[in-house]
Amino acid sequence: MSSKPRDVTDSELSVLDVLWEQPDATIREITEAIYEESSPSAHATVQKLLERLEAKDCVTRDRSGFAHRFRAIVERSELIGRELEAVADKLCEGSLTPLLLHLAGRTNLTDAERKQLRKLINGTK
Amino acid sequence: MSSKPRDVTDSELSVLDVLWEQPDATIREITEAIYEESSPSAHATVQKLLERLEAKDCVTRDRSGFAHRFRAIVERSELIGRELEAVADKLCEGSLTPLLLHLAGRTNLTDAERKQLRKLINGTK
DNA sequence: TGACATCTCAGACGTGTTGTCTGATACTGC
DNA sequence: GCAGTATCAGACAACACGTCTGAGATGTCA
Repeated sequence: MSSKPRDVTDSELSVLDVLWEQPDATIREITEAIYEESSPSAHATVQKLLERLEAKDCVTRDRSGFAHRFRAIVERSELIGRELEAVADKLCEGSLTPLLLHLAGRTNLTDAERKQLRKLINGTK
Repeated sequence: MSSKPRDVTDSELSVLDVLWEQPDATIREITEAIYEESSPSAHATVQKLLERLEAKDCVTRDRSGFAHRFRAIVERSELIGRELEAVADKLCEGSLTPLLLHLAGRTNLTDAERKQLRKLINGTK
């Protein structure tokens, strides 16, 4: 009965972007990757974003060293799945099928993607 | 360069649900459909929700009568499209294809839906 | 005409989220 | 010890959201 899993913010996502590229990064490394220069306040901002991402079960923290090291524990595809489920819950009574049909009519696919898609469809039999 | 079109709230959506069922409804009618009883404050709440939906270009208002009449100017499927685009912008650099592939692997389809989907895929050639 | 119901509109309010920033405190290495 | 860097706690403004109150306009009906 936990409350609705809160959604990842754009700023939080930029932190995750760095962690996906560079696992076990420190706050300083993440800050430099995002803000170019690492002012004290930018550093603190990233700290706060990481704190919130930890609360949202998106990153873990290795506290063994002086500077903590962070690691993403969600994949981008998992976030995509979460967001799609949120859309389905909100607008389609939880069913993903309408989303799939909606997208199928509006997406331009390459031949390779079309092939892959047909395979996926048949795989869910 | 208009600011990011903000997204429709759950409460706002419940108002839209009524308007999709019952076009040209008044605030009172909408309030009774949502809250059963129509207290002054519930009435005012719905008024505010409609005001915000109007600002979000989701409803129009007919001011000719004493009590204004409201009408939805977005379909549910359009909202689905907006939300999917938002997810794509946030997580897939704007491309809908990853969403489609993601859903295709996680959705249970009936034979009829599978058939419809194949048709849609081939139609986007 | 006057009383009353109902409408719209403007705005206040409490709460929660988000991004930013400051200050206190602890640890590291020279 | 000291300078540099770390964490941590918390303040802060801005905003969105749902709710609610009050003022004033407009309708109905005796």
